[in-house]
Amino acid sequence: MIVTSSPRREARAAARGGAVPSIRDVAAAAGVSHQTVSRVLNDSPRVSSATRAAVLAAIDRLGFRPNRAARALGLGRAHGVTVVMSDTMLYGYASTLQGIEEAARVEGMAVGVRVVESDGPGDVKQTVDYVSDPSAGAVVVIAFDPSGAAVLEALPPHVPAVAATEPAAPDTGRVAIALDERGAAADATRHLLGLGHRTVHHVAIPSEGRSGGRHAGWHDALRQAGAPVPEVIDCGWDVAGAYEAGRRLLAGDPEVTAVLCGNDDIAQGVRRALYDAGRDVPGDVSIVGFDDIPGSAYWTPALTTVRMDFAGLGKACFRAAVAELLGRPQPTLTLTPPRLIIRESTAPPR
Amino acid sequence: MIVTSSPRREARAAARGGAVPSIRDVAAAAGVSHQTVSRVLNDSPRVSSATRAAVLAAIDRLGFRPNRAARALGLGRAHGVTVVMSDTMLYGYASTLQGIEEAARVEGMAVGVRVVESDGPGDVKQTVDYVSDPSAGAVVVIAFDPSGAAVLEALPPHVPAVAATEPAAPDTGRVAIALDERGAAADATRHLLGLGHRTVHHVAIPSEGRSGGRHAGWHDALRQAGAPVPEVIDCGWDVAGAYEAGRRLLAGDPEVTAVLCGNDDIAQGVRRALYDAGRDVPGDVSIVGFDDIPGSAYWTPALTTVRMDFAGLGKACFRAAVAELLGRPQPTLTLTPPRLIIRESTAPPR
DNA sequence: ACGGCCTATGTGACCGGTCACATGCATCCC
DNA sequence: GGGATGCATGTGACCGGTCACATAGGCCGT
Repeated sequence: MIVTSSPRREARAAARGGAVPSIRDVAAAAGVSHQTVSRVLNDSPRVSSATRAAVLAAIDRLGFRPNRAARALGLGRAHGVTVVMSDTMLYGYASTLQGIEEAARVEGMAVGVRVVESDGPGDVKQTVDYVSDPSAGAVVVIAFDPSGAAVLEALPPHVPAVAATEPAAPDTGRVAIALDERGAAADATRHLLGLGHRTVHHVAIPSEGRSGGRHAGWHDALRQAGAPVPEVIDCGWDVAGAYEAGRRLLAGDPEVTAVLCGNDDIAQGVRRALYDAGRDVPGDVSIVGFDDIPGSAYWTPALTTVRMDFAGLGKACFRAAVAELLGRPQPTLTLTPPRLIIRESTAPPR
Repeated sequence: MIVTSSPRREARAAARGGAVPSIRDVAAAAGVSHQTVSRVLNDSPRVSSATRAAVLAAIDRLGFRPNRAARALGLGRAHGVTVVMSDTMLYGYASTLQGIEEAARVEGMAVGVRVVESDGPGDVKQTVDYVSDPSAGAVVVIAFDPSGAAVLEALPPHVPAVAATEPAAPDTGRVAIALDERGAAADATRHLLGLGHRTVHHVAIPSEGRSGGRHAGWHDALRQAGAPVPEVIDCGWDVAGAYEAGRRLLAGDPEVTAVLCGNDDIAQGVRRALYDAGRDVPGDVSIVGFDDIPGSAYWTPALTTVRMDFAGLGKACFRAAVAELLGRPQPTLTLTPPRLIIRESTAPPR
């Protein structure tokens, strides 16, 4: 391991010594002014092709890379994106982040990450402060849950931001992009009803307001079919909580034959609770998950679930965020709609 | 003292939709110079407590937040961390990122993410360019795999960086932090041998060099016990590949009774392959995973696996990266060692 | 031929912090 | 008492980009 005595000094010295060339070094090498180099960097049309070629050659020769911090400072705001999310591990969040990162990387833009703890409201304020800094660039709030929504609401109007939300999220005056979870949940519920189940229970993830997304779609389908609407079982994000929820579900209604789970992790916990209670899936109880996490096709039984294009959502959010950042009109987006993937965990009731 | 503020700047600030105060505004409000404000911000001891209080009051009153881009520009390098990783979804990577982010957030530092595609070497160069920019701050390379290692090697010496690696990664002259995967794999293998299995097969993830980490520990334990060393089955990161690997495993040696899987996702695929071949787990075949991903305790059967403290690894990497960034001596770290969690997927052979 | 206009390019200020150095004043030691 | 020392603080340059505005030609119309 090597510990340098003063990297700060070195960075400066290196910059002065020419190891890290600046726009002015390039200008000198190309025999033009620094402003012309800046124009070339920004694809300004007001540069003759001969000059442009000379500048590009100098850039290449010196190995020049524009300094993002200086750019952000001069521009007033960074040309990048910061993602605000309450969790980096959950599939939906991680997957959306992946989509954003990939789209940003293609454009050569920086991506920052900021987690907002769902616990205290104090963290919401800190997060808002954090992304209010111009070097955060545009902000994408993954607002699948209350703390994300709180950040979105508390964000000063002058911060360019968009949200990946639930379909029924309250209007904050921001661009909000959502997958059709409601329709997908209705599809999944109809699939179960169509198999002959009298009704479908629902174990809900915390993200859901009572009126939005997965919960609403489930409710829609039951009402539309005239099926009884059982009480919703709430649980947290973790599988342990889902296991407990599964036990509560069985305790509350031993007659249960079909369950729509808020996501695949929930399905995993519920499935184990059913197993421990001696119920076969799908023989005794059918379960449907949500998200199609990797591996759900290899469970025993393989999980019937709803495939969600979170990566596509992330990509769309990135584009929208950049449009906000640059003050351009919002692009028209096409999202891959969620799709029910029928596998082994659903069957007609016994 | 008189502080003149340029009308243009005011216009800009107004256009931006809210007066964003700068260090000079704070200075004027507190009746001190901008440099004194800077000293307060950086906890310089050379400020009298009365002045400090006045400045802090002004900061609070104006709602001042230092501009990270300006700071990075003046300092020569950003006071933040960029994480380079080849995947954001895999548990080990995502978990390490989470640890880094949390530690950074506590310190109020920015976190950036950069994915390096494992496909082409072109992306390695682009990634190196990206993090060479001073505004990337310090770099943490999650080098669990070849492309991460390639980035680490290609990184110019003047970029402050540390690596989260495999234990046996080649020395790059950088600070490298690793969990004891080798010892843990040996423990897991011994657990299986101790149950009475004649030998243990291994389905390996791509990350592993033949001489490092999980593979090496498995090999150690087999040799030490004088057990035969079966051929390693290689597979990719995804569960589908693991399923295929499981089938190959069975085809190659129908007598298999114990399998150490490269990680829990692999275990999932292998378990399904065993299931489809009519083998009971753990009745016919015992399997051990690696990582203890959330939910593995709720599989059927619950998975015996090795719990890895990736979040702790991330935290340690963050601290080491900051030490590199500031030119401070490396802190001494204590990592939670991996631990074998025995659950239902392992049992004595029939 | 000359003013007007457009294009290509240059000049200097500016963004908001930090750095290096200067200054004012109190303390201290011989 | 005077110079050396130390502390609290101020001044101006600087980081590397961008912005606003100036300027030098070329082409045009009258």
